[in-house]
Amino acid sequence: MNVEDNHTLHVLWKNHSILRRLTPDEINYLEELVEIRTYKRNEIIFSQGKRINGCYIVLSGIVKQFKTGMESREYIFRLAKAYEILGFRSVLSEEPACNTSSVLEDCTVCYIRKECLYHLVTTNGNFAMDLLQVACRELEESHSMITDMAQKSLKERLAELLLMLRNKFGVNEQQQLNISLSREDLSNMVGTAIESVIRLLSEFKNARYVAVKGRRIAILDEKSLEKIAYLNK
Amino acid sequence: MNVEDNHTLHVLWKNHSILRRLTPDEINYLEELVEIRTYKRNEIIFSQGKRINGCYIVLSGIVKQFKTGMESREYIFRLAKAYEILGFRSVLSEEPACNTSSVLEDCTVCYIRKECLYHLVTTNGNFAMDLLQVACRELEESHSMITDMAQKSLKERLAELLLMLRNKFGVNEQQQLNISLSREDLSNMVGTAIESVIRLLSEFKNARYVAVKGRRIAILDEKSLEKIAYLNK
DNA sequence: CGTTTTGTTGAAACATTTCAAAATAGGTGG
DNA sequence: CCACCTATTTTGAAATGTTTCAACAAAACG
Repeated sequence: MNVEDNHTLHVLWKNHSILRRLTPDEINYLEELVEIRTYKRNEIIFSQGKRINGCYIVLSGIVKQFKTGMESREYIFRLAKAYEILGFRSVLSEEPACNTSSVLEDCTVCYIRKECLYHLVTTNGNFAMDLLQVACRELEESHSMITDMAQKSLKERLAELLLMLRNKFGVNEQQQLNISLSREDLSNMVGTAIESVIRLLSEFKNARYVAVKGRRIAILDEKSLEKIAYLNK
Repeated sequence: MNVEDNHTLHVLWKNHSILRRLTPDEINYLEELVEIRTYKRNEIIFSQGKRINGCYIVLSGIVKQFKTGMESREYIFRLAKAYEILGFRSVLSEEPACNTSSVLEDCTVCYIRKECLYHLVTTNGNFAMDLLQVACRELEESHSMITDMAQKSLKERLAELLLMLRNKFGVNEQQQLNISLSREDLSNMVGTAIESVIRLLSEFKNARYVAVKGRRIAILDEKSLEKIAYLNK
């Protein structure tokens, strides 16, 4: 996973990215046209409402994608890490970006121009199928999220979020999540007020489900969190 | 829009369905393999958790798609009417259906087998692109719905729902919505308790934004509903 | 070091849910 | 067509979960 690699595309190609089923010829074709870009924490990759002319595959770092809703509150619906693709939706639908993508941890991305994406989708059925599957999986996740939002309490959603973070980003030797989020980001992921997240986190802390040291959160009792997140009431 | 038409596929082909960019040859190919099915109110087309071997294009009637969440409460995320496609997601991802589709108003559908869908996606780039766009649009809608759910009050969401129903299904001469939903269905669309929907509906009624006669709801004051749904607080 | 941002706590206000009870509507079979 | 039974809708009152506001503490930043 050496990002400095001169043949970045081949790294993507071999790994679990959307490019994995391209032909060698197509990889060579892309190689010419692709751009590698780097972004620092808090930089914005693209903004809600603005047109974008290409999509991005994350090579390293973490990107947060959010929609700005009422009273300019954010709702974060996704954290993207290496090998995940961003922005293809707005590119394909030819509509302005429907969300903002900003950098949570310094990152490198591979920028693929609109024309390339179009060309690949329309000429390589396998690629089209893979992209469709990505879209379908995201759609399924999204529907689960709405259902959760509609039916679960804040406590259940927060427990679920912590488990998701553990699952996606892993933990270090001290069981601390390998991702650092502000209380505000956490609240914008479960759709609540900052204060509510704080109160619930300290409730979990008192119950010894988690340990909290600033932004480092350790998952101590996964089983109990699962019981809260999935069993219910 | 004569559904009894012997050449149903040609109807779909000419209308705004996903089939509109197929070639004449492909339509002929499909013609052989497609099945027309009819369902009565409350019948289930496919169920969450069960495998499905094909997708469906609605020809007439209304289908509701919902996920069954905790304590077997439904969350209805979509009402599908003529020319809309159902179930392609689970077919393409080869996973069990992640939602249940049941019939709200007697309907006719065109059933397309898995193999056909695959064949079309992988051989016709335009079709793949159109399907991708459908998926992307649904994904975008879904993200907007979560954001609403996370950030809007029940009152705002109910106002928004009423406007959506008006927009999608239209109204008759008396401004009554051309769709009839139980209070329970309404509550399962905005993610709340039945009683809450009832109370808010009668609040809207007292404010003369709507008129309610059983399941027939008339939209009287669209502007005010819009103000509630979109402006806020 | 002071200034700004982020995190924490308490108390009151508010929106929504829950439970219970009653009213109404919708079938079904006699 | 009525009477009955069931499902749906409505209402009230109490309980709950969550938000809001305000004040303060702690951490991060330049």
